[in-house]
Amino acid sequence: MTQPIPNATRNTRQRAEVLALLAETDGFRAAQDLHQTLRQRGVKVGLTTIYRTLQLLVDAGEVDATRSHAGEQLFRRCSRTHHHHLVCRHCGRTVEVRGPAVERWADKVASEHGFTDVGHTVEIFGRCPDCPA
Amino acid sequence: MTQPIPNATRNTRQRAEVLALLAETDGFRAAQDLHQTLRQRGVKVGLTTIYRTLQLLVDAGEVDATRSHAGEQLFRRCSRTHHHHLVCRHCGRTVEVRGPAVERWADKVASEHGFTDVGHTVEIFGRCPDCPA
DNA sequence: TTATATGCAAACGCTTTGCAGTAGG
DNA sequence: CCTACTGCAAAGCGTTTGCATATAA
Repeated sequence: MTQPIPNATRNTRQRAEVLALLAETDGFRAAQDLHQTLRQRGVKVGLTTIYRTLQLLVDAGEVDATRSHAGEQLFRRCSRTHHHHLVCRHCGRTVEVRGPAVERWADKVASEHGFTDVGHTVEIFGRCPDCPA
Repeated sequence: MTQPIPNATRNTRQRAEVLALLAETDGFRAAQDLHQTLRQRGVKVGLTTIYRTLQLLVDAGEVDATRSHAGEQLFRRCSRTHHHHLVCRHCGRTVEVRGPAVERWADKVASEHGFTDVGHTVEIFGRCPDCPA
């Protein structure tokens, strides 16, 4: 199974489900998305509980959170190999890109300022070749 | 004065005001923030109009948009020297950082994929020195 | 047993939309 | 004059909160 949530005083079925689902996934996922997936699998978990569990995980540093372009909050388990996105401003097309240089730069900048437990998000946007001006 | 909005068919007082305010500012600003500033200056512009004008500017490629950690949409005039943020996950403290290396990397990655009119956002997060685990 | 977790429903904050009135060209 | 723009009010959408109920320990 998965690890219990560090700060949790009780380990419930619902929390285990959320944690297990996050463990399956590499990238960022929206809370509502996680909820829907669990429902589809017949797992009964309230949306509220998912939000609360995710918040707990973020506070515990187990999960990183960002915002999607559309405004949803996105969550991902920490310490996964991750990628960034190159997004077309016009058609929304998305390309996954990797950048070891940025990862290193981010860690360096953060530690220069005394920050620890460092994560980062990068998004590059522009006009893709299929969307002429 | 400022340039008219490229796609606009009419140039109104309200649009000029929004554009002028954006021109004054270097960083990202929330729509509501722009609205409040204009109201404080005695300029009468509806919040709706601000949102619609900003959307127009984004479509025209005059303005870049991101999301704040809190979920607000943030806007900034393009082609400004800009910085990125190093944010403490716990207390919210923010440090402005600059990274020529990232700027170059982003442009390179984008052009390798045929993207033009490239912009990017970067956010580094972690635990700041004043927030011990 | 009892404090914590759950889940519904209602509240919230930001953003978008419908529509009648206003004004640029 | 005519169509685009404005702005209010209301709807939309993701997220959070209040509160009664269920449950882990």
